[in-house]
Amino acid sequence: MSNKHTATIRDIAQIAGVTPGTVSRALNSSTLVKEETKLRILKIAEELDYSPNLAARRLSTGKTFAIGVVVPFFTRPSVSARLDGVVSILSNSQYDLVIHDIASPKQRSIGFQDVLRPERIDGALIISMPIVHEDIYYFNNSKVPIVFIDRKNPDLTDFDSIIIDDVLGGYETTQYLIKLGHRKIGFIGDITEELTKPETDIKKQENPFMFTSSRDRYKGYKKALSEAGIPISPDYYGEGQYGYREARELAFQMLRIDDPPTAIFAASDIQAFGVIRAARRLGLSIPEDLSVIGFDDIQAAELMELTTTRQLLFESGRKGVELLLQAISDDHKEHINITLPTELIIRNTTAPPKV
Amino acid sequence: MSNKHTATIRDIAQIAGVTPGTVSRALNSSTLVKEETKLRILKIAEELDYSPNLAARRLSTGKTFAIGVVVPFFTRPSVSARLDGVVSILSNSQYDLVIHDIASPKQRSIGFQDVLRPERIDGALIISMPIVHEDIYYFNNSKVPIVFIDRKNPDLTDFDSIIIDDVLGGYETTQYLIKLGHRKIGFIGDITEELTKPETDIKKQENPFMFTSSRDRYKGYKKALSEAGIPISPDYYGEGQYGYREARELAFQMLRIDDPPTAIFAASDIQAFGVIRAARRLGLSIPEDLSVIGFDDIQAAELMELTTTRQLLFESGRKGVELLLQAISDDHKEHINITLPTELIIRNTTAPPKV
DNA sequence: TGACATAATGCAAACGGTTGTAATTCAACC
DNA sequence: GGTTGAATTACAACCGTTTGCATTATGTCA
Repeated sequence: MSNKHTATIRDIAQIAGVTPGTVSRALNSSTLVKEETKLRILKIAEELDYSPNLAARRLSTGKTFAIGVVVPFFTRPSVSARLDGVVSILSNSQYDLVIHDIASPKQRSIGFQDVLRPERIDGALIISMPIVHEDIYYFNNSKVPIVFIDRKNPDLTDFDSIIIDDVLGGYETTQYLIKLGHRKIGFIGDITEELTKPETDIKKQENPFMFTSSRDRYKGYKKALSEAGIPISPDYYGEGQYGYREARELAFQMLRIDDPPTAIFAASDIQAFGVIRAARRLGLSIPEDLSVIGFDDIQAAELMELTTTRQLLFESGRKGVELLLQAISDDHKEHINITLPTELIIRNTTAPPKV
Repeated sequence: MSNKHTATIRDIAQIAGVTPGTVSRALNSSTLVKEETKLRILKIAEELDYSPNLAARRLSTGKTFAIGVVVPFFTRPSVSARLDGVVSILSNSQYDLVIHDIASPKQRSIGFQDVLRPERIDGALIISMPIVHEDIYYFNNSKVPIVFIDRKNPDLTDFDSIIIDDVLGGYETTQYLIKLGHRKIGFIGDITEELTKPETDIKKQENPFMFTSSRDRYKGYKKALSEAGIPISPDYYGEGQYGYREARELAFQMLRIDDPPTAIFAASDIQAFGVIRAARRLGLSIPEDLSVIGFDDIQAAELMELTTTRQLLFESGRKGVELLLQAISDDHKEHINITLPTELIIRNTTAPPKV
């Protein structure tokens, strides 16, 4: 039923009575080949169930027809929603999507320099990755175009990127709670990740902060409070590792102080879920006793009926990869930074405070 | 700072004063090269920041060093949890992971024959894909090894696969509800997907059912009820498209009949969330008025405190890719079907029925 | 010390495409 | 009918590795 080896361009050439070069041109719909022979070749290719050997084409053209996507844990719903947008575009293109999950610090150190190579990919999409100073060296020296989605470092404006205005988002989210009548508003966010890399201690000094979205959202929070004349209390601030459980414990503590907040703004939906859990454990009902608001609007937010500030996750992936494909074809052009809008989605975890 | 082109094996050879062949052997830690020269070559390679050109290596060896993963919507939490397991293994190997999202029927028709090619991948992992009869033709003719994770079709025992015993899972899940004292137990599951492919109507006749996990879990449900002497009522059965909203509507209807169930077994966690939502909307409190139990134990299940039957999603990905790597190296061997265990996880959405 | 086994390296073909350039065909025109 | 230029096609090098085989260097033993 099947031949020993898959058909090559030479097999087709022999049958068609032409040379491999002509077959190649015919297959790539070059105008340099007569319509008649092109059809003949195409027909033979079809019959032979021919499909071009990617490795050979890659070697020959110097293009890889692959784009690399670097993500941290892609089980995070926000990350996988972004990936979904990337896939939606890429599955209709000739590009392969190769995934690199750089989660552990060990992978990370060899990660970027290993991935950003023209022998491997034509372009890279870096999604929601915390970036340390020494990474930037590799980015600057990258031979392939890079697009950042949810860029975590303000120093990287030299690259294309898709971001949101986290400060504004945090500001508007907090404003909504204030408008509801809350004045005791807690904030629970995630800490700057400390990647332990002893050999770069010095470099780290230059860039001591790895800016996270959480931090920016907190800035917006403070701005909103200030404008409303509400003092900012350290008692109403909780910071820990990213995650459901961590946020739960932080909220648990915050809700047990003497004068607990009547509303909590969590830096992400996942963390908001932790807050909800803690509140329930303390017998508080939501939203009557405590308003909770998140950020992202991941799928589960709808399930939990969580009020949250939506960001266009899917869209960010779509736009990001479009930018990248463009950067791959155009040689030189200006770098583009697209800021996607956010939107408040009101569900059932927020209400005016009890009087 | 950087050379015009990335260093090749020839550059190294020239500097080291040897031939490319020797460099190749040195780099691949062949024993055929003297320790001394090997070290010298390695050092030069390091200095030149050499990294092998994958395309060339692929063309030369005939191996692609890539494995293809075919998934439907990978935003589904259960799918992405499985993928996570795959990645955990692959990121420590020399294999690239290329993702193919075959969701729409259009992509599907060209999908498998396009993907399962030795020029593209060394092996394929097919995860949670509904399979129609005509797909099987491509699987049987595949030149690359295939491993199914969460295989959806009983005809595919000729391939390696990682599955769970859905009948048993459904059985035990239902048994738990019975043990709690429930006798009015509803089931909400998802329907056999109808892939509209007019040209294959005839073939479809031969295999009219596309078996889904949901169906098997329902079998287990029926078995448990029968053994307990509980009659099976069509009023307590709901079937619709997979999804949160669909399940919510089904549950909404089921809970409004004259003698509604006191417990509902949903075929997946996502669907269980829909049931919970419907119950809340009807003013029923959980678990007092209604017990709800799911299946899968996705991350959100913990957040929702959902009682559910856990399957080892991450593990399925891990084991699946291990099987595949093995199949790629061993030429011939028996096909392996691994059945992973399930486990009841009791949280807060189940309780004895009110008396 | 010469013969011989063995270790180390060189040589060159192959993998399957692409593409610049040369060669051929063909039609049109004078 | 020969000339010319455009349209086709052939030719051959090249992309960067790997690998079987030939060759040379090294060491062993009688």
